[in-house]
This record gives sequence, C-alpha cells and structure tokens, in this order.
Amino acid sequence: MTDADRLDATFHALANPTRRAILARLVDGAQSVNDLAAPFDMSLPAISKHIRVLEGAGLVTRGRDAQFRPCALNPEPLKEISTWAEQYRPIWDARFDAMTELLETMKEPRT
Amino acid sequence: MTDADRLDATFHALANPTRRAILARLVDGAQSVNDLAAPFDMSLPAISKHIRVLEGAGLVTRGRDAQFRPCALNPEPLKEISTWAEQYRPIWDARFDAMTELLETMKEPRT
DNA sequence: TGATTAATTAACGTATTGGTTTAATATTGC
DNA sequence: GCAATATTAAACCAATACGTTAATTAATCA
Repeated sequence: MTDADRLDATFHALANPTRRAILARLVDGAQSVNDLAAPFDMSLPAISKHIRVLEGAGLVTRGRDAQFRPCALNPEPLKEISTWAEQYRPIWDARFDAMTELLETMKEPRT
Repeated sequence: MTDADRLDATFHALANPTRRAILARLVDGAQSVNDLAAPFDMSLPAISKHIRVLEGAGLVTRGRDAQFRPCALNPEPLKEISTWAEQYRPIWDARFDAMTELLETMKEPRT
C-alpha cells in the first residue's frame, strides 16, 4: 500500500463519528466487540463493520481470547495523519500572526 | 454545525488523493479552477465538485475575479484535525517508549 | 452432545461518491 | 449585442457506504 492509499484509508476511517467514538473508548484498553457496541444505538453487525474499517486502516488490531475477538488501539496511523497535517502548520501559524497583527493594529488609538 | 460534523466533513474531504493534491497546490497561493485542474487527468466538472467538497469542509474559500473564482487555502480545519489527533499523542509516545525499552532489552548480551 | 455466548456473513435497501458528457450561466472585451 | 472564456448545473452511471434482519460460524461449558 502506498502512503497515499494509507492516508485515504485512515482519513476515511476517521470520517465517521461512530468510528471515532470506538477509538476513543479503546484508549482505556482492549475491549470485546460486544463491549464496544454497548453504548451505541446500532446493531452488532453494524459495529462489527465499523471495526473492520478501522482494522483495514490499521487503527485497530485484533486478538483472540476464547469466543472474544478483543480490539486494541494502534495509534500509528494517527501519528501519520498528525504529521501530514503538521506540514501545513507554517501556513496556519502565518495566518495567526497576520491576525495578531491586525488585532494589534485595531487596538491602536486612531490618530 | 457541531464539532463532530466538522470533523466528519474535514476527514471526508481529506480522504481523497485528488483533494489532498489540490490543497497542496494551494500552498503556493490562490488559483483558478482551470489552473487547479490542469495537472489532473480528469474533467473540469469533476475538479469543480472536489473543490466544492473542500469548500464544504471549510478547507477552501473562494473569491471572484472577473470570470474566475479563485480558490484559496484555509488551514483552520487542518489545525483542528491536528489538535484532534494530538489527543492520542500520549498513547503513541507510550508505545514508542515501550518499543525503545524492548530494543534496549534485545541489545543486552544474553547471560 | 447440545445449549449458550460472541462475532461474522449473507442478503438486502437506500444514500452518497466520484466520475462522465452535455447544457447552461456569468463575466469580459470587441 | 455577440463571441470567448471560466465555471457550474443537470442528468446519468457504477461503485461504495452505512444501516437493517436473519442465518452462520467459533468457542466454551454443562
């Protein structure tokens, strides 16, 4: 998979509030599919599919523990998209500086 | 629009290589739709739609200059997703530490 | 073996995506 | 007004997304 494909998959996986909520819950540690599904008003197969999408993006890894297929968070792709976004930091910093300057200008008493 | 909706729109907009390429080109400054479309092997309406998606996510703003509708990059949503991803930094840092520790262990001569 | 629990697969419906081509709109400049 | 240029809208199509319910597989345990 190319870098671009990986970004496609990661951004797509994150473009859904249910999937982001699943990731957030995995911060507390690995969980079964049933446990992950509990807070959502959605069928189990729907959650199962969301997990599959997360897994496809490498955001979730899975194990086996008896009947359970515990899901764990893999933060690596998050690191990648953070790095990707940070490429643009010079631009948003520049814009912030411009805004600061504008605000400073506005504060000055009119002559 | 809620924070979640905004993240949905931004992540969705970024989940496409053509749209990410358009953003990258806008780093050099505002450009017309035709100029933006030039490097892509794709019809003009297709590019126009991609721009609309970026605009919907607030990643692109548009002006008017004669017949042209110049597109400019708005980095604000990128800042937001960067902030969102950074929430997970403690986790990937922790994992890095664990990896470092593991590598150190492996370096040690076997007794 | 058979019942129970966990999770996935299959089949389906509807909405959205991402592309096309053709037609329409907006603005400029002669 | 009319031609040229820039852009969008309309209509269409195939593929994917996201949800459902019912059926199936996998593993445990009595």
